[in-house]
Order: sequence, then C-alpha cells, then structure tokens
Amino acid sequence: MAVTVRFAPSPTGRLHVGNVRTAILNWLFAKAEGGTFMLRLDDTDAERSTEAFAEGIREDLRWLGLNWALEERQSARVARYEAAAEGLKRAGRLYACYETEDELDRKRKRQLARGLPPIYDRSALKLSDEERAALEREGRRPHWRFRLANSEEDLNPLPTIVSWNDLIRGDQTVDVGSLSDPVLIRADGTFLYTFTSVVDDADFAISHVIRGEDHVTNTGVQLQLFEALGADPPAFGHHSLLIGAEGHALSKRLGALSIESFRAAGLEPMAVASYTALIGTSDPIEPHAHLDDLVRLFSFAKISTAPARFDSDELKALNARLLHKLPYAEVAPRLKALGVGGGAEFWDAVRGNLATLEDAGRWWRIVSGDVAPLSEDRELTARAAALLPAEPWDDTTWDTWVAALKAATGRKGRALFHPLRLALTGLEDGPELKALLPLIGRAKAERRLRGSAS
RNA sequence: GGUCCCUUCGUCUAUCGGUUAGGACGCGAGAUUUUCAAUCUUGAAAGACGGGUUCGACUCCCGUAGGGACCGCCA
Repeated sequence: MAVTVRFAPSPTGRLHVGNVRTAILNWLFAKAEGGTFMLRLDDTDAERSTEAFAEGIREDLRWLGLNWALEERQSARVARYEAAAEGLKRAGRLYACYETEDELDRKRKRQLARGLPPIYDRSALKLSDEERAALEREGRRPHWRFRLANSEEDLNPLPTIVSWNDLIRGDQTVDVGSLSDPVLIRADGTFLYTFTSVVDDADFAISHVIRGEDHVTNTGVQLQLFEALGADPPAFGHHSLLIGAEGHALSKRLGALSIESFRAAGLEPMAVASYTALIGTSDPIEPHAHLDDLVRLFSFAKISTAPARFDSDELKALNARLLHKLPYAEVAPRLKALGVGGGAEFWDAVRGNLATLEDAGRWWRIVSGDVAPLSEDRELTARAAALLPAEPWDDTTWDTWVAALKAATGRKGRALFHPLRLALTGLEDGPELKALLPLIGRAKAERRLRGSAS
C-alpha cells in the first residue's frame, strides 16, 4: 500500500513547536517509506482562518525544508462534503437538531452540576415531524449530528467500543457510548472538522494519520465515520504532546514558541528540525545537518507515549552545537550573504564560538572592520605592538610573537593574554587568538595594541 | 462528574522478571588552548509512594500521589 500522509493545520495562526513536531514526524515517515506528504489547510472555521496565516504556514514549512507534494484546502471541497452528508442522512446516521448553543450550554452545565457526564441526550432524535416543522416555523435552522453506535438507543445495537492498533500507543479502545453525537454540520450549513477530515482522508487515500494525542477520542468517532461512509480507515498514530520546561501544559504562551520567532532569533532550521524530530524519542537529541539524517533515524517504536518537556534553552544549545560542527562548504553561501569573508580559515577560527550564524558576521567585523580596543595594561600592549613580527604572517606568528613578549616582560597566563585579547578584539572572550591574529593582520593589530580604534 | 494515557539520573530516554540500571544533553573535574570559549578525557547523578505476585521485580497486578489529554455549532 502506498504511503500517503497529511499535515493538516488550520490557518488560524502560525506554526509552533507542537505543530511542527507533528508535521516533521509525518514528513519523516513519508520520506522513510518513499511516500507522499500532503499539506491540507483545514479552514472550515471561516471566522478565524485567513490567507495570511495560510501563507505563513507555507513559509514556515519551506524554511524547515518540509516540502509537500500536494496542497488542498477544505474550503474548496464543500460540494464533496455535501454529497457525503447526503449519504449519511439517507442512511439515518445524520439527524437534525434544533437546540441553540445557549440551550446546549445550559444543558451541559446542569449535567455537570448533577455529577453527570456532559453528553448530548439525543432529544432531537425523538422529535416528531410536526414538532420539527413547528421549530422550523419559529425560524430555527437545524444543525446536524452524527449518530454514534450506541446499544442503549439502537434497535439493532452496534458495538460502542471502537478499537485500533495505534502506531505509537499500541492497542487502543474508545467507548463512543460515553460520547456526545458530534455535530457535523452547523446551523449555517458549514461543516465541522470531524467530518471534513474523514471525508478528505478517505478521498485522498491517506494511509497513515499521525497526530497529537489530543485526537485519540476523535479517532474513536472518526473510525465510525469511515465505516458509515463505507471507506477504509487509515492507520492511526498518536504522539504525546509537548509540555513546558516547568512541567505544565504548553499551550499558553505559544507566540514565543512560534517557528517565526525561532527564525527571527537566528536559529538554524536544522536545529529546530533536529529538536522537534528527536524530542520524546529514544534517540539522543543531537544536531543533524540534513533532514535525510533524521529520515534514517525515524521509527514509530522510538516515540515515547509520555509527554516531553520543551526547553528553549536546550534548543538554543542545540543550535550552537550544530553550528560548531558545520563544515565551511555547508555555510559558505550564507556567509557570503552576510558579508562575511575570510573563507574556510575564518570559519574554522570562529565557528566554535557561535550561538547563531549571525555571530559570524560580528566576528568578521572584529577581524576586518573597526574595533575600539580596551586597554587594560597600556605598557604591556605597547611592548607587544613593538614586538610584532614582520609580515607575512601565518599560523606560527602567534607563537613566535608570544614567546618574544613573554621573554621581554616575564608575563604569562591570564596577565599576559587577557590584555592582549581586550586590545585586539575589544571583547572578554572569543576564539583562539592564535587563529584570529593572522586574520586581523599586522597593521590593525599594531594600531589596536597602541590603543587606537582600527 | 466521566473516559483515556503517562511516571527511570536536573532533562530526553534504554531496559521488555535475574544488568555494577546503559546512552545523550546539562553539571563537576582533568587535559589541551601558556587567557575565555570551543575540543578531548573523566566523574557525580535515577526506578514517585504503598501494597501484592514471584526464588527473584524498574519490569507483572492493585491502590495512592503527581502530570497530560478529551468530554465545543474549535481544530
């Protein structure tokens, strides 16, 4: 069977870590199986869905390198949903309800107050044709519910326990007998996610649905919908959700966790991809330079069922580690775009000190641009300037120079190197001076050691 | 109120009845860099709690506690 998976965000916001974990798990699985990855925009909520968010989501996906073979949007498939709904109505699985949202809300509260589960009581099922007509005359428009199998109400009881073998969680069961019949069609005639998702999964022959564990009960309902629609259901896999570093639900301050913000903070897409693909799995969370590496690692068996903590400090550290191991060839074009020169020699000198790639630009300016030196010990740096060897310089220059300086001043260790670093770079810390010195060059080095900006 | 899921070093996790409970990140130490960072080596660090079952439980069962999810005319 051909593998086809879909990532189905609703364009009501930008992508965040949780979303992206679902996206990348789907993408990785598709690639591992030589299958198809589809982007489906679930925009049935017209109130909140916007084209700007849809484009933002595409942008986020592209930035991560998660390409999709086809794209669909649910708002364009209404005719198809109408046809499917007709079939359900004919089969008696879809029934008209006339309660207002207010009435339903009160009903739920009453049930809860009495210690009962807030389940729809199916009173609409008992309405006579005359009653329905009267309600319609009042101006009420019906919304439609899908009648779940329920042995209590059915003359020919269907089993209420729905089960499947979850790709990640193993054998799962959901008792739909304890669930409300889901509303599939709003009073205004528009369709709800539970329904459109199933119709689409069937129509596009989705073979595997990989999503968050917040959907496990939905799966019970949707499995019944597949059956009612006469469609073969896909396999399901539900991963755990991410929680915050403090150990509580993540959903709160999602803005700070958007992919957009990671990009703005200068994080590497592969750091974000590595982190989201590996967190909550038994593989070590290590930086990988290519999505292919993550594809090779992918396995449902490695995905844990316990919620994992997302820690942005860990993401940042992973980003730094990724940069530290990246060879020059991988970053050369991007360095050029940042206006960074110096070739591989420069990159190898500074990469161990980078938190983001932009930092390379900072070091390039220190090496090639103007730096206001900090004078901690004018006498020492003046002696140092006088002892600077003649050019040409190479990677032995530093050792020769330092040996001479040490002999002349008797200084060593921090007392010797700290003033030199401050004068040469204007900073407390940074890459090895031995590698930096030839990059700075004699003229600049001398002026900086003498205390003038250069 | 109901249903489902989870709980091993600080963090992500391995173990699928018998292990010195392993790895990775982080942390400590050492080496190297005659400074800082990077790098290498090395060390400390864990089975939530209480009951069972068993010759033997991290592993199986029950309970407790804690955490997560769902119960929408959101997705």
